Amino acid sequence: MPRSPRRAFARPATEVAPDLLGQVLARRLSDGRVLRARIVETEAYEQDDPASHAYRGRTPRVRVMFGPPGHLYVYFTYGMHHCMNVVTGPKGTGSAVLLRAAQPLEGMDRMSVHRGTDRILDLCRGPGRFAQAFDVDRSLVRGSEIWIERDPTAVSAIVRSGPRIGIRVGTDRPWRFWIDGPWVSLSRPAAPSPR
DNA sequence: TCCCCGATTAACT
DNA sequence: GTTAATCGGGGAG
Repeated sequence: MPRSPRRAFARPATEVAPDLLGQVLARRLSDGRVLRARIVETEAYEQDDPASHAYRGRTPRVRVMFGPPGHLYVYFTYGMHHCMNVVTGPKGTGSAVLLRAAQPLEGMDRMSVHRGTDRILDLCRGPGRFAQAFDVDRSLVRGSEIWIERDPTAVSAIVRSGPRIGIRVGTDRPWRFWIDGPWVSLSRPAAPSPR
């Protein structure tokens, strides 16, 4: 599958976030094994957005958000979790798209080791889980083998949107985007229909 | 330097 | 439904 070029992310996060749905995050591990997962849930964080880490300007932590688009901004939170973001907008703009959930496609056995569970549904369901499944933390630096692919055979799905999760401000902006299904965070496998 | 709290998760009742 | 785990960022002093 073709890699999405960096310029594909040189747009507002609110445009990139829904566009990323259905695209595939891929990573080559040090032993050559490749992990792949289809992105099904994202959130946009713009610079003039009180919920964004970039809202208070350029600090050491968020400097990569202000860098060139297409890079990965990884942050550490709650003392134990890492979250992955794709940097968006032109260089100098502090914006990014949080990768919240994905459908595992390839390398699930390895993801299970990283996650410490065999439950496929839980491998990449939630931003902390997604990053852990891909063994991504702040040691990932420029040049690491991680990229995004666009699957030309993918069928388009209906993109839903709503308020972002886990924030106290900026809740009026409906900048969470997802594709319905069991892989989205805060969802459980569909219960048997009563009919 | 101190202190609060977070773009979360898992394990509880 | 609630809450502990766990630590770095960044504002206040």
